[in-house]
Amino acid sequence: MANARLDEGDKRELSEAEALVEADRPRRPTRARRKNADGEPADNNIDILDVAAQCFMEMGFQGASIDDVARRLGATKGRIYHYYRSKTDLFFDVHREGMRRLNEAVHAAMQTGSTGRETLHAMLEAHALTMLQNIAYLAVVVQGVHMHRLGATTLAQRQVLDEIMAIRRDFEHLFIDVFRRGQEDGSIRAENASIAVKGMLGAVNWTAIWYRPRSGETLEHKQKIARELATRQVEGII
Amino acid sequence: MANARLDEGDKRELSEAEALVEADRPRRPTRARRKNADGEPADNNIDILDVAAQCFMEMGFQGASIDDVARRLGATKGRIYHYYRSKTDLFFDVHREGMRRLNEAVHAAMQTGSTGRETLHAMLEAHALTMLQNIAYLAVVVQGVHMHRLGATTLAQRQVLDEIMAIRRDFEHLFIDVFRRGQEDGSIRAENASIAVKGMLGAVNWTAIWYRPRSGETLEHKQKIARELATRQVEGII
DNA sequence: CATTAAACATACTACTGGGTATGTTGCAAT
DNA sequence: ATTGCAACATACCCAGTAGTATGTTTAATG
Repeated sequence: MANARLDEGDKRELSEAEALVEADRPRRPTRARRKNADGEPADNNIDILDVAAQCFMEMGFQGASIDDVARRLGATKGRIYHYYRSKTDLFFDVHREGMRRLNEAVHAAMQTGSTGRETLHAMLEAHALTMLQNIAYLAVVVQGVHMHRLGATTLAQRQVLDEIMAIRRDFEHLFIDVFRRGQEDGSIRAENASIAVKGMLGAVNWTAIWYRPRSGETLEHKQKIARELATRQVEGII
Repeated sequence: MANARLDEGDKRELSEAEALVEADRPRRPTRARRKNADGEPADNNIDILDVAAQCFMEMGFQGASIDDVARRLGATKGRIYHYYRSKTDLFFDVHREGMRRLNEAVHAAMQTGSTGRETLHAMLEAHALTMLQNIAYLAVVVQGVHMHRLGATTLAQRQVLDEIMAIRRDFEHLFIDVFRRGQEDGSIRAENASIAVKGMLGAVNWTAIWYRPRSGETLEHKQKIARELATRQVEGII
């Protein structure tokens, strides 16, 4: 959860001493000060992340302004810039949190199943369900993927973007590896793991476009959609 | 190809006479004046559309500026605003052209195949190939779909957006109908046509995210990818 | 109780980008 | 040849926006 250093290499140079101070004083406090009577962590930042995810999903990175996010928080820019050095920083932190949840769910599913096909099925279903349960965060993740070729980013941000894309590649390789395992144990007959996986992930990721939770939607309903999507990708429509 | 009227209902009211004049004088001339020696139509607007599609694909609707598009054209804003009343107008015209090409290809594929499954397979493959061949236009189409909930549009634009979404819904129903036909003739066993189709279209549309043509890429290679994607969606990976 | 720093809010700056108002040029019909 | 209009280019306006500099309040700490 450490705040990644974006926008480094600015015009303003940091002396070595300043850099050390910067390193020792975390930009985001480890513990919240306010309203700790009930013992809850009261993590103030999750509010910002949630609202930011919502705004970025609805209006896109360029379309959503910092003021938009602040307004929805019932606050002003000051609050956001107290925790994040830039809009890009905020966006990527949402992205990172989304990828974290996704990785968590998929890794758990990787432990299940015996054949490669069964494991892959479980991973797809977990992926889909996580999408439906965290649609705002994952919509931002999808945007971030699309953002890859956004040449107009500053040099320092590009480093972070590459890190994100590396995580993304690793994630995709999780599926490809299990796919190959399925080819070897005979549970998967299809060839060309790369394209097959891209198609399957596309079918699941596409939920970021069309799915919006109905009010009062039950978990069972989401599970049903996730199961249906995963099953179709494995078994086809025959 | 007629330029849809966006931004109507402005503060400036049109008298009835003015409205008639507006209707008689096409905003985009039916024929180009310049360099017609060789008899070619020399449609100046296709240049603008092509470049705009490229810019919107790379930087997104909000990210790409009119000046960006103009710069790539080796021109200035003036040229673009001579043909399009607003940035939104330009975007939707790219979108419309993309959907037109897509519809054309899919409708042609609908005439082939005997069983519902075979027809659906052909439609998916045609869809995928069209994506790969017109990635810029279709990336804009994908963006447009995502744009649906972009609450911040003016009232008049919303009307056009609804028109676009209606076309989109019709397009999706093409696949759902053929899917149901396949269920009836026994060539398709899967249930829940709606979710199944959303998954299949997702797998194909996702190419807008990951696919970028390699230089010197052959048509055969694109066909191979399209065929692979379509086959996987029909037969699964078993 | 004084000090200190976190956690914001306020006010401001500089700049971008959509849109417009107004030229300028060249072809074409009269 | 003159007029008229399409097809642009130039120059400008202004609203919005990322980012900053500077207050102000509150809570923990010595």
